[in-house]
Amino acid sequence: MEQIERIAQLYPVIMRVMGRIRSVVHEGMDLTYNQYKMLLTIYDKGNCPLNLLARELQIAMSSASEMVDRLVNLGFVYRMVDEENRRQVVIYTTERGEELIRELRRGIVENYRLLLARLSEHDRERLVQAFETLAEVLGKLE
Amino acid sequence: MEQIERIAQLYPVIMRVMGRIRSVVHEGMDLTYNQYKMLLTIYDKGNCPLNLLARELQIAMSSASEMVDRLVNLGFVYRMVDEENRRQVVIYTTERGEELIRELRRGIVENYRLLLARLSEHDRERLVQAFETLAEVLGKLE
DNA sequence: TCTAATAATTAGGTATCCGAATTGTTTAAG
DNA sequence: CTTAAACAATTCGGATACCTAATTATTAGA
Repeated sequence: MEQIERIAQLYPVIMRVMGRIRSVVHEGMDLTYNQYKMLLTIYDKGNCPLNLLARELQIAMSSASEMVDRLVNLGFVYRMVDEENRRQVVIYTTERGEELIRELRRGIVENYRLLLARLSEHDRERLVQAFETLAEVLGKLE
Repeated sequence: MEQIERIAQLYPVIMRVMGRIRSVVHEGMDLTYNQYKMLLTIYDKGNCPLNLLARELQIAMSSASEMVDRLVNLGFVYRMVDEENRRQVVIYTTERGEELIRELRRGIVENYRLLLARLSEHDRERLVQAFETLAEVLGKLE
């Protein structure tokens, strides 16, 4: 089988299992995976105008704005007009949002632990290696 | 960094790039990625009742039924009541659906080729290896 | 100064997803 | 042999997520 065809063939297989992992690991969370990613991005940036947030998450600014609405309604982030450039709106995590991040992080790592306990130590090590390689190689495509 | 934490950390990184790949590779297609996956599953099974389809795609039967509606409207699949068990509805690809699959497959492989041309041969080989490992190891979790 | 560009939001639309309720069909218990 | 339970699919109501185009507000530059 040719290299490229093999990759085209394996892509959906991997996406399937990755999706499965997501649903197991994030199960019972108060946020969807996308909301979690957004909250985390806002937290990590510390000072995140909406346009940067949208670029970071690779979605249209209108989508980002909608998602921020939901996070605001949930009480995990708030908007502030940037006084340096009043066109910009900067998003910040609230105290509750940061608490949630800490809590979810613990839960997620714990769920990974439980899930991956079903693999041998050898397989877990291969998994980490494969993840590292993917992140490195695919990162070059960005 | 501990193994599990490393995996938890790399997961979103990989999902991000995998999502990027999807949007590049499937760009300009007449079907969404999910519709493509569904069409392919129906084709591969050959004889696919709705409940099997839903299980295969890991979605609720009501979601699968809706998606089938759209594919029916697009003219790529059709429903038939199973005469052996009239509760079941079996989904089949139409001739047009099968033509589309062939066409999209060619386009997708071609897009992968263009995309991955930006990597060195060595990196492409590492990518295939990492994909193979992931598919194998994560497959054990299903 | 006033037009361009920029940033965000709103409006309108689609796809995807779910659980619960409903409809039709089959199976199994009495 | 009838009827209740189980099963398969669909419909319904509701939510998230996503887009493009249009709109509003602000700022920068000719």
